[in-house]
Amino acid sequence: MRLATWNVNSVTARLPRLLDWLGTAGPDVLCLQETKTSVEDFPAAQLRALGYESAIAGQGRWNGVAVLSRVGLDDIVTSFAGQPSWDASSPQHADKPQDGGTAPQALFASATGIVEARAVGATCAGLRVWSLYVPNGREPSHPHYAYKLAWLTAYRAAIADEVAAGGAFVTCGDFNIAPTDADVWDIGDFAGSTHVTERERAALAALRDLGLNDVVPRPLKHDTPFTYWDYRGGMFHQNKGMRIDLVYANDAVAGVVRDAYVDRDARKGTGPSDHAPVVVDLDL
DNA sequence: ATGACCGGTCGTACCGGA
Repeated sequence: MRLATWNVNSVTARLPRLLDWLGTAGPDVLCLQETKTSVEDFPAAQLRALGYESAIAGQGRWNGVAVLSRVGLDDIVTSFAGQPSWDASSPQHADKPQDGGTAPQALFASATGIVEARAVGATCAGLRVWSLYVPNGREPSHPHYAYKLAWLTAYRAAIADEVAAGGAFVTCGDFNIAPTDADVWDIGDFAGSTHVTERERAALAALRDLGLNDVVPRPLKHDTPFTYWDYRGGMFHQNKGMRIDLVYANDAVAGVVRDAYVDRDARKGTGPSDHAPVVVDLDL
């Protein structure tokens, strides 16, 4: 089975490249993030023409995730139990002192907030798959950062039983966290920034403690398996990137990884996403 | 390549992205 994850930065803008990539890379299962479209406007028909079914969580202009599969798509869920909500119109509602004893989601309960389209789960040929778009965090002092941490804490609790059950399980997507200093081009440029803080990395470690393994892909060029390069400033050509698109697999999946790589070619040329796909071949 | 972003939107500036 070929599994892949790709933040496409608008499935509408990326549709020609996505369809082309599906034809050449031929993943059996593809997790998408930042589709940036409603469920109604998702290009399910074009994908179906290539043999892919779509499990979609969409909310319009922001976020949006999906799982595409050509090997079956069952038991679809478009959020997880206890998923925190977010109120974009007044994020200050979450700007409260952090209380370790308070349920994280309680900090984000809001009359006007919504559960964002950031997680979709589905079972594909016996493999339980999650596609995640973890909140960015913006700045460590911003309420969005507390939302990010709470979101990850709630997600861990939501999948604990699924992971413990021991069946083939993988959760992948744009985690918006670089697991180690080596996963950014220069840690010296990240003072005071999100994506590299101890608390974000601790949230990743807590996921691994459930029994998940970081499937680190091999780079196709350079010695860094970066998956994201900012559009600005020629960052891609200087290889100033980050590894923030992750594949976290339980032992049943990590033990059968034949190959894993970053398809940096998909970041080249005209009109790319700012992320490259991570491709994992499994002997399942 | 002697420079360097993109997508979406009740849009023609601004927000969000990381």
